[in-house]
Formats: sequence, C-alpha cells, structure tokens
Amino acid sequence: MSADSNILPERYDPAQVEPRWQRRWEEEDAFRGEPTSRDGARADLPDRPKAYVLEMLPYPSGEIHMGHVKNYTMGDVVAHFRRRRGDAVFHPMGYDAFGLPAENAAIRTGEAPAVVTDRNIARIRSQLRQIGFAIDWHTEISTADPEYYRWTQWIFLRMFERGLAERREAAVNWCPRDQTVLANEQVVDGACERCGTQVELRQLTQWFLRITDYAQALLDDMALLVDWPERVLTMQRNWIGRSEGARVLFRTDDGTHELPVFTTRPDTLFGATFFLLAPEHPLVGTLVEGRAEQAAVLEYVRAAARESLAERSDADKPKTGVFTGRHVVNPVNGERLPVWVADYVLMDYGTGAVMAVPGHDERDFAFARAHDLPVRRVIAPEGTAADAPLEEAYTGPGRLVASAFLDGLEVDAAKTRIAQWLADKGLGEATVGYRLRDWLVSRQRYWGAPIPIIHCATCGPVPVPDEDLPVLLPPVQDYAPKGQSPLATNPEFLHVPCPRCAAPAHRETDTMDTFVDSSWYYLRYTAPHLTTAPFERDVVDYWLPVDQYIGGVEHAVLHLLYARFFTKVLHDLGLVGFREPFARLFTQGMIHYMGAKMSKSKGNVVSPDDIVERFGADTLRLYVLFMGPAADDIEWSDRGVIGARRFLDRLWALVRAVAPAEGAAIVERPSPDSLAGVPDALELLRKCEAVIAKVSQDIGDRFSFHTAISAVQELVNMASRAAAAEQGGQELTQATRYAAQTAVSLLFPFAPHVTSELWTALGGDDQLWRHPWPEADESLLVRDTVTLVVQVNGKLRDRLQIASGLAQEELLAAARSLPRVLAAIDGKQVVREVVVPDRLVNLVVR
RNA sequence: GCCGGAGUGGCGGAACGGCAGACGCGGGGGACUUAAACUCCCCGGCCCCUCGGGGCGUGUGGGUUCGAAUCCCACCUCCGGCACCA
Repeated sequence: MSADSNILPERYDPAQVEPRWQRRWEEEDAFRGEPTSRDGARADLPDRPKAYVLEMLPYPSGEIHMGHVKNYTMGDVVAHFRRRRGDAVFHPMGYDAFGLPAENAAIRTGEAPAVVTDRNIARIRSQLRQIGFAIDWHTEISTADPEYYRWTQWIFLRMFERGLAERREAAVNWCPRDQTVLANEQVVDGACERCGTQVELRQLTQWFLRITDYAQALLDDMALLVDWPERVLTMQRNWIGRSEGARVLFRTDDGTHELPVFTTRPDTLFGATFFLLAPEHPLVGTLVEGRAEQAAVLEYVRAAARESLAERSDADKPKTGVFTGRHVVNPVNGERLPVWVADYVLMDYGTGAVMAVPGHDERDFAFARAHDLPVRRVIAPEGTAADAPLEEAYTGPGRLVASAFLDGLEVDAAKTRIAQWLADKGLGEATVGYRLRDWLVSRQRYWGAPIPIIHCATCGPVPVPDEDLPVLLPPVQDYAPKGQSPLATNPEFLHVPCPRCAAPAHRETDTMDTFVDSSWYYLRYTAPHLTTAPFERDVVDYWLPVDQYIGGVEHAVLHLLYARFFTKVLHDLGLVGFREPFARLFTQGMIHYMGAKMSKSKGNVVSPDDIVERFGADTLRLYVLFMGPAADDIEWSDRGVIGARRFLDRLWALVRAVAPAEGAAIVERPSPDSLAGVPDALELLRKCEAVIAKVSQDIGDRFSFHTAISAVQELVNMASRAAAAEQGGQELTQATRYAAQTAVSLLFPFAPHVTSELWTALGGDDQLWRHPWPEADESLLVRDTVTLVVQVNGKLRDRLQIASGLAQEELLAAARSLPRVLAAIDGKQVVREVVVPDRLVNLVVR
C-alpha cells in the first residue's frame, strides 16, 4: 500500500469517479441536441450529417429494469459513437406516462394518478442520470403533460375532420377486469394483454381510427424499411394479413336483399351449396322476421353473443349453426342456396357473409358434414375423375369441373376468368381483404388523454375548437373503473354548450388508448415546448426519420404499426415530409434470470441500482452489452458482472502503469519505423489499429457490441502483458501507452465515466465525449508477415509464418518443403494446387 | 398448418467460403500469502499416442466446392408470430 505519485488512486472506485463526471457533463450541457423548435427563437439547423438515436420511451410504472438499461445503453453507445464521428446527434428521452398501471396504483393507494406518475418519473429520471446516459434533458417530455396531450388531441381532431376518427357500433373486445374496451392488438390468445383476463365481446359504440384505410400503404412502405429485422416485418405482414379475392353479390331469392360476400376462392363459385351469415350480421333479424325459424335463430344469435372471444375463435370447436328458412341465389348459376347462421363466420372480416364451398374449404366441409348439407366437387387434381367423391375438402391445385365456362381451367386462370365475368355482369369484382381491423382507441378509464369531442343532440359529435385545447382531465372523486369513464362523474366537465349551436350538450368522457400518445412522441421531441403547433415541419423534416430506433420486440405489432400509421396520416395532412418514422430498427432480446424472464411477480429481478452500487454504472453498462448478441434473449450471470468489473480494474491498472506520474500527455500514434527492431511493440501497434477498425465496424455497422468489447479486451490484455514486460525499452513503452490510450478512447461509449477519468490521467482533456473517434491507419492493417495455412486435401497440416505478398510459386515451394506436408503427400500424386495469396495453400493428392 | 429465426465446449458466445472454439464465466494446476481473499502465470472440445504426433468433431442425412459452422436440398429439435380471416 505504498503512497505513490500516480495521479490515479491505486484502486478504481466508481463511487468516486461517476458522480463527478455526471456533474461535469451537466455543467457543460454536453449532450444537448442541436437546435430544436422553441417558441420564438430558433438557431439554424446543422448542416452536418444528423443522427437521431432513439430508444422506446419508458412506461413510468415504478423504476427501470435491466431491459431498459440494456436498451438505453445501446442507444447511448450509438449516440456517443456518432457524436465523436462528427454527426449532429439528437438523443432525447421521455415518459409514456398515461395508462392503467399508474391508475391502478392510484386506486390502491388513494393517491391521484398524476401524483403517482410524477413520483415514478422523478425516480426513473434519477436512475437514468445515475447510469450516465447521454440524454438531451432539455427535450424531456411526458405524454401525460397537458402541454403534450393538447397536441395528441389536436392530431385526433385532424383525423376526425378527415373521417379517419369515427364513432360507430361494433362487436368489440371488453376486459371485464379492467372494465374497458381493448384494441384488437391488445388481445393475446383471447385474453387482455395487460391483466390476462379472458376478453368478452360486446356490441358497443366506440371510437375507431381507420388504420385499415392505410393497410396497403403499411404493406407497400415496408420497402422503405431496409434496416428492420425480418421477423418484425413478417409479424406486421401477418398482422395486416392481405389476401386477394373477389366480392360476389348474392341476392335473396325473393330479390329483396343484397348479400355480398368476400371470397379468396371465386373459382369455386359453382361449388357453393349453402350460404352463411355471422350471428351479428345486421340482416339476420330482418330475414327471419315472422318466420317459423325466428325463435331458434334469435336464440342462436344470443348464445353466440354470450361466448367469450376465446370460445368463439376456437377452430377445433364443432361447427354449429342454424337454418334461417331463407335462400339466396347463386349469381353464377341461379341455384337456390339455403342460408344458415353460423358463429364461425366473423362479422368484422369481409362482409360478415360467406358463400360455403364444402368441397374445397375445410371449415365448410366440416359444417356440411355436421348439418347434412351437400358437398360438390368443382376442382379435380391431375388423375382424379371429375365426379370422384370427396372424403375431405380438397384445397390443392387442379382443373375446374362442373363449372360451365370455367371447366378445364387451372385454379388461377379460373379466378381471373370468374372475376372478369362477375365484373362484366355487375355482380362483383376482384378485390382485396385484410385481416387488420380498425384501431379501437376509446377507453372507459381515467388516466388518458380526453377525447376532444362534444356530443350535441342536434349537431352530433362536434370537435372541441382548437383554441379550447387541451381538454384537461377533470378532477374526480373516484378513479375506479365501473364500465363507464370516471370523467362522466364530474358534472362541470360533462355539461357544456355545443360549440356549434350552443345548445346544452355533453362531453365525450372516454379517454384515448395510451398507444395513441406514443404514436407521435418521436416528433414532439423536436419541439417539446412549442405552444403554437405539435412540431415544425422543417425541424421534423431535418431530424426524421429516426436513424436508429431501439426497443423490445414486444412492440413489433402494436406501437410500431400505430406509429407508422400516424406518420402516414401526418404525411397526408402535409404536416411532415416523410412516410416512415423509423429508418432503422433494432429489437433487443430479453434478459432472463434463473431460467425465466425477469419480472417482479416471479421475484427474479436484479435491480440496476444494486449493480450500480456494488460495481458501478460503467460495469453495469459494459456487462449488459457484453452478455451476448444484443438481439438475443440471454441469461443474466452474477459472475459475468464481476468479470466486467475485473476488466475495468485491469484497464485502470494498465493506465496507472503507463502514466505513472502527473504531467503525462496524450501521445501520437508511433510510426512503425520508430518501433523497428522491437517486434512486440510493432505487434501491439498493429493490434491497436485492428481493434479501432473492428470496434468502429461493430458499433457502426453490425450492432455487435459484445464483439466490440471483446476486441478492446484483447487489446488491454496484450498491452498489460507489454506493460509488465521487463524488456522492450522505450519503443515498447511508447506502443503500450498508445495502446492504453486507444483502449480508453474506444471503450468510452460503453463506460463513459471511468474512461473519462483515465483519459485525463493519460494527459487528455476532460472532454473525451467530443474527442474525435479514432481512425485506423489502413497501412498498419496490412501485415508484412502472415500466417500461411497449409492444407493437404483440405485438412490442416501445418502453418507457416511468411512474408506477405509472395508469389504463388514461392508459397507453393515453401509449403511443399514442410516436413509434415511431405509426410502427408509421400507416395501420392499431387493433382491440384490451390493457392490463396497470403492465406493458404491446399495440395490435392490422390 | 402457414410465415420468420436459431441449433458450435460445462455455460454466454466467436469465426459471414480458408487455422473451429476469440473474449468472458466456471473448472484444474502454479506463484504470492502464516492462511485465505484479491491479483498474476499456465492448462482446459472428444478419443488414441511410442509425447513427435494421429483420428474425430459446429442438430441429423445428403449435395456443391480444392476447401463448408458458413452455400444448397431433405429431415429433426427449439424459439417467436399468425391461424375458424372464407
């Protein structure tokens, strides 16, 4: 424990180092983004390349967890890297603050949701600061702030004006526990995404955003998302669920009602033997009015309404249905088809009516068997007779039979032909169906942005005038959900005059789904406090699309689809100049612990605070990225954290060894000539350049942080051995210093505090955060000696250190003189010689 | 069923047609220590061996290639998404 003159303490103590640097950055305002929109004055936008680096904003439910740490560390590394590369970097942070958890916590504790939320935000903010994230705190936003949700409401009204937000009755998903309706996307396997309760279907009048109008655009613009993970694109494609088919117009046999259907198999139209309506189909009641079947049909409809979503959508359930006593006419051949009501027909896909072709559709076949309805073949595969009976639905390829003018055509040709025929007769046309449903955004809960609409008996739903925004959340006595929004319990809020006719009217009391809030927050960061508009066109057009978006794959459909939709709408409104918000997306894997996803309910949470306290924020940051590929789910390892800390200890010791006293100065890259004659020094220099190149590529192009850290570890290991070497002289010392410096500089994005400390000890200034990112000396990446791999018949036989750039003949001669090679080719004939210069020789023998 | 992704030491993983197992964790041995911890050094795919080396190895089986963890085909397993969507 000798006192020494070293500027650094002997022991690395993060508790001493980290707060000091955090203060320093704050004083310096180091991570302030380039100009964003502020009222009145705004400086010019930078004319450098920009980098908008964004992580999905946290939900302030309590504190941040390891998943957040990993997410924000990745963003931080990219932001630091791009900043030091000279880009104008924008790296903001905010809070997705509305939503059920804060409200439920408020109900439990008797506090107001705003109080709970503010406390949670304060807590999260302090954690983020403690981990040293390089965030532009000037642009911090909360979606629950009236300053923010004013503009959420404003955007809603723009959609309302365009008919993209509308109120209508539909069978909707209802969570009996949360006492609110849910979007389709928030129902997972028939259960509420939030609380896991089985979802019910209810016929209710609700607010919808017409995302289906954008179904095709959402598919088409995926072509712009070149840097999105394939699986996210696939999930979105599946969710949108485009299928091509035709609309075919059926009529009741008495000619009183039209019943169009959507089918993907118009080619099988001659095979239709019955006709189905969804229980919710609006014509069901009319069609059975006064008929003998009326009672049975209405009872069936009521029974279907009682089913849960999970029951209703169980494909293995027997096919039930009831005959209406009515018939429709098949437009292609005039046949009368009996009309049944069946609960496997969905009202919200296609038209809620289906032509049933049991011969070529598995569900219709099962229904026909269950209810003794005829099955007819209209497609015969190669080698099958046209009248061969069907024991199951045939859905494969073949030629049309028993189909009049379609006979003999292949399936695809028949589809085209029949679509044309229908169009010519005015009985239908080729069309496209989507699985995607409109987005149900109204919620019967308190803690969300009020929907800015006033209901008037004469004028209908009337938008709140823009100048009256925001519609503030009113104070209420009781936040608890009762199936109706708590906002309705505040009479002053509820009763207002109609803005159009001044007659007594009442406010809409539902609030908006929180996914509405998070569908445009990335735009608001560019103008967080602007009071005249949600953002400014030229500023968003400069910063957007986001250059790198990072978040969890659980948002692959929900948030990412909604945000894409919003951007397209805003584009069509002329408010932004781009159609896609996120150019590059990275979805991170989850952190598991003790074999399961970390979660409070499982009691297997490792607290980031705890790791910061025991090992330091830098160790935490380093470890979450060193664990393994950032996209993969990986098991947390307590030992692994210690390993990360040990590495920082080694780096600390290395810097102490190379900068033993005050007054050190940053050294230039030594020239290879100056190191001539000291092979270890030259090797170390080359290693530095190779690592610079690798780390730059791993961060910049590959998103491979764990290999970047590995590379720096290799460099530190090599430099530490050199520092401990007793021989090597001035040359080796020079190279070692340069290596330590390089390692510190490259590691900065991962571990900014300790590297800033070490950088000053090495004689650098206290602004490593803006020190230019190192550039590898290409000439040093070219080796003057290389390892030549020598194979015989593709098997490794020997290795040879050899000068680079030798001719093929020289390489062959060298290879063929090796004893092991001679032994391997002894007595055999060399039939081929493969030479890859500077790399390998392969002798093929027989 | 359809669509995507992945299978490499005891573990996390590396190697993006050319040395399989970098880096780290764990393990073994040694130095330091009264002892231990820390730290440092050495050894760690499997099987043979005359200690020089040899054989086999990246889920399985084929193929392409001078050469395959890597490319192609088939299969198996796991993970994720969609699925009564007509």
